[in-house]
Amino acid sequence: MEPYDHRAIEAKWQDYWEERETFATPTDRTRPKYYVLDMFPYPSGAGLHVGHPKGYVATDVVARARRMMGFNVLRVMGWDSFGLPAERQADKEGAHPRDITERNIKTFKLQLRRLGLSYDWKRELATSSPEYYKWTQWIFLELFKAGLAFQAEIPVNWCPALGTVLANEEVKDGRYVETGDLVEQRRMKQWMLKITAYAERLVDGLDSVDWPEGIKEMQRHWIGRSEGAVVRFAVADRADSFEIFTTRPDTLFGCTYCVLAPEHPLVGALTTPDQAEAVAAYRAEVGRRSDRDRMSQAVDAPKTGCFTGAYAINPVNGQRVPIWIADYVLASYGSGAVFACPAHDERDHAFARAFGLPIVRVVEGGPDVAEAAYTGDGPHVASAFLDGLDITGAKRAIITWLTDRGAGHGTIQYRLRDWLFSRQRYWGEPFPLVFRDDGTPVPVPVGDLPVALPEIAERKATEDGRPPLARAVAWMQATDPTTGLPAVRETNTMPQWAGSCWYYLRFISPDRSDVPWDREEERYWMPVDLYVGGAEHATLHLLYARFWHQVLYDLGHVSTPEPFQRLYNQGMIHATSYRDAAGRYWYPEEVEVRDGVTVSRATGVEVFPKMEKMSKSKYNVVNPDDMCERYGADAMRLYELFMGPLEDGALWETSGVAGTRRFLDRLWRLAHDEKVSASAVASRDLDRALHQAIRRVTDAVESLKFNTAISDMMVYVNEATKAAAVPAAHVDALVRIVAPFAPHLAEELWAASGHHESVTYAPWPEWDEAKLAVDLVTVAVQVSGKLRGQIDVAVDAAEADVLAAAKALPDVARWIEGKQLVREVYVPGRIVNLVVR
RNA sequence: GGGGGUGUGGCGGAAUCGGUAGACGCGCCGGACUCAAAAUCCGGUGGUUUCGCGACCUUGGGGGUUCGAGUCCCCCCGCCCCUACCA
Repeated sequence: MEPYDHRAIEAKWQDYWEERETFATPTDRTRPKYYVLDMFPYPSGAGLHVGHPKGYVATDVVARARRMMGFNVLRVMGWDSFGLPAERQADKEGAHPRDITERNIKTFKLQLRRLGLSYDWKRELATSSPEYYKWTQWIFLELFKAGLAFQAEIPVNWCPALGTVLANEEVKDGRYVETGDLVEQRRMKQWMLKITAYAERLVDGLDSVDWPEGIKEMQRHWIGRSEGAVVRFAVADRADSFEIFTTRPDTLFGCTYCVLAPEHPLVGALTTPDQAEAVAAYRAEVGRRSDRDRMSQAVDAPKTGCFTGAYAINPVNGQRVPIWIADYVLASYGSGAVFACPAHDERDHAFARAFGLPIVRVVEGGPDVAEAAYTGDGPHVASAFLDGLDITGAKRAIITWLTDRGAGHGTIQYRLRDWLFSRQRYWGEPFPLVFRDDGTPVPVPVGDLPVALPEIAERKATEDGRPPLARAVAWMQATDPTTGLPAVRETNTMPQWAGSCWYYLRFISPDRSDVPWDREEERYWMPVDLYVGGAEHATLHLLYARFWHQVLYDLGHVSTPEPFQRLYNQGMIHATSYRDAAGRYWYPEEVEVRDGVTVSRATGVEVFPKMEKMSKSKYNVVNPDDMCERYGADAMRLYELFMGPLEDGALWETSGVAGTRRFLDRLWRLAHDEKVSASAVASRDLDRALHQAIRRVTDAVESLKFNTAISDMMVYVNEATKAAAVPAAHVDALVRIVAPFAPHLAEELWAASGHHESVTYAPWPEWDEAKLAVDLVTVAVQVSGKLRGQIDVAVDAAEADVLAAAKALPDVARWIEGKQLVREVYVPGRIVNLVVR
């Protein structure tokens, strides 16, 4: 018998698949389809570590098994290749981001190829290619024409040192997280997408998809639908008024003051002269803190604020209440103003306590409202016509009252904000728009797309702070397609989220240059049946993509209301990192354990092991290429899924790969053993082990519980190894269920047993329910709930016989002797419990 | 503060309906092979106690329901992820 040489076998079959185009997407449309999709990666310079392929391996098993089950499978991979890191790397190396991106893609692709993933590489796409972003621009124009893209002057995070705008998540404590450069708020004209118009639909659509409840909940919270009322308060002694939003209009009679956001447009006008100085000082202080910093403060942070000197008239009772400004009221939510009812709102309560404002109870219940806000239900008091009603009744009554008098109305408010869609960077999609002299944006005709990214010498913002594309002076000069007059191009680019919003559609017909996707093919393949990726995309990518999809659906471009029918999040892989007291990280091979203490091998200084996310900077990454080299891609694939449930995080242990490798070695030996023959007859136990494994693996294709399915295959191989004879048909079925997990080895064994076609399209084995059945079962015998023995009985044995046999066991008789039997329980095939007193 | 998740041997994890807790793998221990080691193969492996048969304990902690609880109910504790004054 030849030894199992994983290097030769894996290289051989990877070449075979590539030459024969084994994984080309089938073209006949008579069979059922299965579209299984990985969240495509950003091709970073660091390459893959073993954490990345966990999801890819899982989807590969599903894809390969589904092919064998007779499905047409769409299994594809691409690159989310626009984005800032490539741009920064390019500046560092004096190269072009395109070249950096191409280089990184090449590395990623080689690493993925070594894992034997069954992608149809002819459908590969990259969001940064003009053939692709032509259609990203086209979708933007569809949004623009539908009135869902608009421009607004809004504050952005401007980093003067880098000459660029930064995303919110890149700024912390007023500094750029990577370099520590100061970031300031600057107002700039930005493109926005009206995602808020789809807020309701985005919430409702969640009910129709098969996603983890946690992710749905995160999206619901992000969208933040809340029902309430808008109420107009007049400013006393002035012609002005302002609107407030509240979810508790029933507590309006408990209003003792109002609060405007410091940025509220009315603040300047209504502040009285004697308060002007204090208000200006407070607003300046708040302005120094970014919105994000304000938000990141804990709820229990001390409340700050300032009285404006002005008063508002409470429309329900005509009372004059002071108007304050405070940063606990956010300008960007609702109308940027609230009425305060400190008796029944915790935030208002804290504020009232801090500034000595009155607290008036209007709902009965709870302890003294001078001590704490009461937010529970109860009969209303001191509320005129609301007295005696509960919250629901009072809300209904007050909204009717307000509506009748034109003082307010019921409404629904969303936390979701419109999507800031422009970036002042180079490496992104240019906007397909030109501006007339008067600033009117005009779409570039579809026939002229794509608007290609121009070449510029320096990819920095201009001296006067315009985006890098403003340096492409000639490129900027365009003509207005409607009038023929000169016009200038938009110099912002789209955010990285744009390309990933629709890539799953482009995979359907990536080669078509006349349409973004073929309509008939789209109807066949959509929706994505299984979408696997990290939970970190719960709110941004997955919400943006759903929004675009719903717009495309409304415009009649796609056939399904939701893009991703089933979503699954794979857990993150962690590894042990070692850090000394000074905070320096050490490589695992630099440390050792001496007398129970982990120390640096070289210096003897103590280091502290910790389980952390795999990261280059933490010196704890494990490279998949090393695993493929030492143990083989098949062993590595198995280990990735055997570690534990797919959705859980897990600690990487390279010794575990050695374990799955030993399993493959045993399988290899078994398949080559001469005890395997066409005439061999399997024992019932061996038969059952095989059919159990078939069943579990088949179920796992749906449930994604691969860890237990792999364990059942191990059980079979262990038993078959011990068996005297093994039928060839067993090995034949075994190889087929192993094939999705360890495809290279399976191909080799499949060929060795006389098959001339790839195992890829071999029929999936079926389990036989009869073979799973047992005729003799072991029944546990308990006395008063304690295990005292066990008996083997026929599955269909009569209860009386089983109980008699149980009582006859010496170890059981011992415990019931001299006692009174008060109850006898027999659960067929499982347990006997003899209760004594 | 809010939302979601989770807690089982030395470690990763099994346990379909409330029915023998610890499958499978890692690690460890013993044996075979070897001049020796590595690799490989075979066997053992929750804890305490016992020469042994066995007994007792054991699913984060405490209560409860039940003939029977890792699983159901109540209270408490720990850890992880997300979120952050959204009126």
